[in-house]
Amino acid sequence: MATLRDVAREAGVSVATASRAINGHSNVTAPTKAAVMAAVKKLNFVPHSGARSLTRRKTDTVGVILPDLFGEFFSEIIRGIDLVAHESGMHLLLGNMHGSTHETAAAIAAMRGRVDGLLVMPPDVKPELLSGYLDPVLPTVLLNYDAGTLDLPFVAVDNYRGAYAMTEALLARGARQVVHIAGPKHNRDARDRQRGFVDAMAKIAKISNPAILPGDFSEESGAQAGRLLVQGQLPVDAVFAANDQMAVGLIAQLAEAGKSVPGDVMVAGFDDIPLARHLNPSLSTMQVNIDRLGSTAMMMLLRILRGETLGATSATILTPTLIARGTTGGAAIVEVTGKAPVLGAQL
Amino acid sequence: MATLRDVAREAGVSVATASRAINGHSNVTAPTKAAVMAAVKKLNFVPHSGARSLTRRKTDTVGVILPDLFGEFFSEIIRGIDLVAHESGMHLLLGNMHGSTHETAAAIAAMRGRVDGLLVMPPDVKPELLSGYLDPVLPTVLLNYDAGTLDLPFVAVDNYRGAYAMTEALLARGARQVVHIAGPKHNRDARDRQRGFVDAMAKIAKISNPAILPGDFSEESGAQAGRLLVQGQLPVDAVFAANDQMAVGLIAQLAEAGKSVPGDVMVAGFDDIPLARHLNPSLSTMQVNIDRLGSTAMMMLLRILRGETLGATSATILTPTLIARGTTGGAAIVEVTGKAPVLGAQL
DNA sequence: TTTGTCCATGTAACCGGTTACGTTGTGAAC
DNA sequence: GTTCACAACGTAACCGGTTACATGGACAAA
Repeated sequence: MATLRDVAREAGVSVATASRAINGHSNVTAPTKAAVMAAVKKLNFVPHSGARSLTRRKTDTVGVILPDLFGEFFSEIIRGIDLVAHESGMHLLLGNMHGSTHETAAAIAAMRGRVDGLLVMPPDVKPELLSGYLDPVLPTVLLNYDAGTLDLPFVAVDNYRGAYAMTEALLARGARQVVHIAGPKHNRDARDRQRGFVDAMAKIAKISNPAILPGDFSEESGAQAGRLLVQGQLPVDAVFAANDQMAVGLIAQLAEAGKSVPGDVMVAGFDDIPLARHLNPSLSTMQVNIDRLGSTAMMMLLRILRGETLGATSATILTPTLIARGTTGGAAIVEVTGKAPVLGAQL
Repeated sequence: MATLRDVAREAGVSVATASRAINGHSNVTAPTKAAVMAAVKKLNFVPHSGARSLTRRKTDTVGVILPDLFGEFFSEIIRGIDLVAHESGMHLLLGNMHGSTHETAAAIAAMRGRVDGLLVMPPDVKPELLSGYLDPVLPTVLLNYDAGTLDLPFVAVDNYRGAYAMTEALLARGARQVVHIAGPKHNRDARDRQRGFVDAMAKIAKISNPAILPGDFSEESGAQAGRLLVQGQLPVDAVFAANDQMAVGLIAQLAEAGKSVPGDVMVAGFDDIPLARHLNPSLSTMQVNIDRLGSTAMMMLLRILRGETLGATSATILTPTLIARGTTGGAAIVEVTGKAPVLGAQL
């Protein structure tokens, strides 16, 4: 591995001049700079990032800590982040907290000293704990997490309003016995969605104790709710699942029991996973622009790293869009327009 | 930020002793070690990774360079890699070559000096070019890329054999006029799958010039092929699409034209994307364990980094599994068993 | 007591960049 | 011709760890 001294010797200059030439400082004559660059090319020199980060006191790297995400979410968030990071010459160091709170602390600790800033998405971690894990000196932006009392910048999806809107839409279509399939108990998204549902039911339909079935975001938990519903104990004319996965499991069970969707019961989900528009009937849902979640957060982090103050934008909230499809009677046929972007080559 | 000298001062020892204590060297007495550790905790000390990598000449980081992948593939590969990397205390630095060959070179160059090894998946890059980009000193394992003449270790999916097997299955079910929808021209996976199809048609059905329609792995290109086929110019009783996405687009077009699947025409795909089993009828396809692709490659890289020689395992080939479903008459109804693992919390 | 061994610990020289500061040389101003 | 300003470049001191080598003390063997 060639070092800067090698380059300097090759070009017949001092290390200082070589360094200045390489970093594009102004006080280097054109011929000297050319000589240095030639040496760089000849020796195939690449500056040692560790040595650089020692003196510059920055690493040009941001840490990204995500939980175990379902396929689409993971790749879309990364894509959004990478898009912005790439433009600014930043690198992405990946960390995964595999669900557990303990792992989160470990992942964050492992990043220290390796990154200039952090993007963290801690869906299941309590705010009090989180602030203990985070390094106050390290600029951090939270993904999909309303910091609340912590005054950390974040970008989040308005789950509450999304759920409220979806419930409102179901009621507008004539549903009265709307059942909600909830997500994991300690998941913030799930809780916010449930709150939105409950509030909408109370305010719009004046129903104060709507039926809520337990779930965990998995397809199977949706199917379980479905099996329970087809027994007919619980009056129901619409189901709002806290995410699309559960809606999928639910619909399959309803179909098996001979229930018609949306005829007997309307169904709605949340997230707009790719599968949603391919179901038959297609699934009504709330669409979230996941990549924007990532890119927005990354842009915020970059601004912090540049020393800017975020002000009001330090809390950015993305509003999901209602997509009315077949399962709420919106459209009878599977969409095939290929509206979802095709993301290039695959395996 | 506390440095090692701060820790040493706090603990009343020299930097050398502090360093040894922290790194668990044997020649440090228990009380001294305890004192150092106390200081570490008190000052909240984290070793500067850059400084460390300078002397140790390693970064404990591996670079992962992937193309723009479709959601599932991306996250599953990363998951597989991360699983193994995490166990060995390795970090993952992400790089993306956004399709272009030029970006690939840039991504690889950007990694130099920051990583101990590289995992690269270059589906569209020619071998000759690739070897020029790669640093011969930097241990590299290729993902899903048969290095061929280059003697680089790799782990790949046996696209050829997979396609052969699928074609064979279609023929076994009585198909004769099998049409292939190809993937992108310069994509190796696509080319191998096409070869497998052509060879199977020649050897088994003695058909030497089977019909091949162009495609680019996108749903829309599958739909286009579908529109062409329903015009009836081309005799067809089965279609083998080079990936599931195209099969999805195709099926939608066939359905719109009133063609019955598998009655009028059987359909098969490749990849087993999550959507495949949810279609109605469900899509027959070749299943690839994407996460194993990642974990296997990472394990190979770790072995190289440990100085082991790979020998015969330096070329690992994963064979895909045939999944017969509804579109080839295998099963009439959508599967709902939730066999696909649920990957934890989502947005 | 002396000598030698061994172990815990300290000193200082690295690793490979960056940059403050010093040196040199040129041209302009006097 | 002298002085000064300024630009180009070199020297060396950092950054924060690691580790070869040196030191010193304890203990055993002589």
